[in-house]
Amino acid sequence: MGILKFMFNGKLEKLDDYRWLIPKSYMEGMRVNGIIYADEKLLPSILKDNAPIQVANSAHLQGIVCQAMAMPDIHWGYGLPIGGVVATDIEKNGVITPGGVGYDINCGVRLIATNLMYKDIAKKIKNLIDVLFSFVPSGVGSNGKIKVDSKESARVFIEGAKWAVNKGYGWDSDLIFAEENGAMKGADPSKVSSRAYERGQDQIGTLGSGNHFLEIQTVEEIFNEDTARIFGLQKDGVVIMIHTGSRGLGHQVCTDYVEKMVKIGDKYGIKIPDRQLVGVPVKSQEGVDYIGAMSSSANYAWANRQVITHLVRRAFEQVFETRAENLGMRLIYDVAHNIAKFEKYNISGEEKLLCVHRKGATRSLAPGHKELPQLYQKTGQPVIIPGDMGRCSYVLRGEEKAVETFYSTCHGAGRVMSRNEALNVTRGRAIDKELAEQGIIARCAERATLREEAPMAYKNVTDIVNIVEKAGLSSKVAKMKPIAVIKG
DNA sequence: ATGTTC
Repeated sequence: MGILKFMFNGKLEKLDDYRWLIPKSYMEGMRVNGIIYADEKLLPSILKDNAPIQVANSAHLQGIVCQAMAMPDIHWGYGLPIGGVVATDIEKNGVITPGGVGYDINCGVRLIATNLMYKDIAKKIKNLIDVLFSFVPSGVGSNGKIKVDSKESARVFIEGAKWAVNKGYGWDSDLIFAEENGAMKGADPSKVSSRAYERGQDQIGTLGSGNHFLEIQTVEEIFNEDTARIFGLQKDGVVIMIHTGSRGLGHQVCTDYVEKMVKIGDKYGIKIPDRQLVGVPVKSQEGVDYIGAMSSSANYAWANRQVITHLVRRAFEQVFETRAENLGMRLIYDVAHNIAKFEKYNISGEEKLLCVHRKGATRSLAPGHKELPQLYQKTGQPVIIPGDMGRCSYVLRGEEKAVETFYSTCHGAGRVMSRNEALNVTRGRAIDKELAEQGIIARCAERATLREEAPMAYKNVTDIVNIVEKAGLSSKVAKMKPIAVIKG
């Protein structure tokens, strides 16, 4: 067993080629071990920042079961690192922590199929991306055409994607192919502050900024023919990927509840090594309130991605002069990668209801799981992994071994540079021109965003998915390359 | 991520 020394004054013990242990003994108060999924090649970039300490910190959470985990795309985040997975036992006063969900509640990704091949869109791609850019508002503070008053907002919070479909923004079948069918239980609109309501009232159907994007991609490589066929993916086929979340609403909800939880101090006698990991028992009044507001935000995010799906279909209809149905624009799947959910697991022979926090981590259900739609029973869950805008993205499928991570896997490439660092090293560069030289058309609301999101600011997503595949959490189905990108 | 320092 090899032992490596690293910056944060700890030890990572090699469990196997893809699992690295932070032993409980590392820090006083850790209730369980920490495990980071990585390989030798990736470790230096992971150890470059303090994210491993955040894994150790999260192992202190009251009620935590099994181990605190981080996926290979781990990097420094608020409280829990991006890439973190922690589950608490709600019957053991287990906590829920807003820092374990993140500010962009239900940030997530959806993938839309088409029956188009690259050759069908090659000549129309500029027009297509311009129409998409005009249809889907993007950028910080961007507003959409849909306005919802507080009564209508409450419906969005409860019904999620179904609200959008009922309004005409989508197909009934879209709801089959979204995690939670696009609306989780437990939303309580009365727990959302008026300021959060206000911020959400005109942002449905907007992309936002930062790493959020809309891409037209082509399937470059198929790794699993049978599964790809069932998912609706074929070589050189065109797909559309949408990456966004709950916008200003979720951000406000996180802000509100972190503040509330800090304010109540040690009412529940909870000890944590980092204030950013502030949390309350799931069953406490404050916990129930946060869950009501978080679920409302999650459902808003599903409505948001659903409305954007509608706008994408309208854009394709305009450019191809036929109905989206004729273009085969069905939803392949929609995943959340910033969320806390209640799921049952067998823990040492006992069935327990756990609060599973996935922050920069994606659910990865194995074949046969009852939560999966009929179409994906034999394949396992489509796991959509966005990469950076210059390289590629992946579709994986869930595998049974992922039960050890509460059916979780990675969520993307993971940053290797902070936003500021990326801005500094790309000063004076025209990222859109660089992308154009590689055959990728980029449109953005704010040019600086392209530099913050430059491919070099990210790890190579291929390295990340190879690790989760070799660790057995999920396996590769298809690799897509971007041909046109919209950024905020 | 974010009406990017209420």
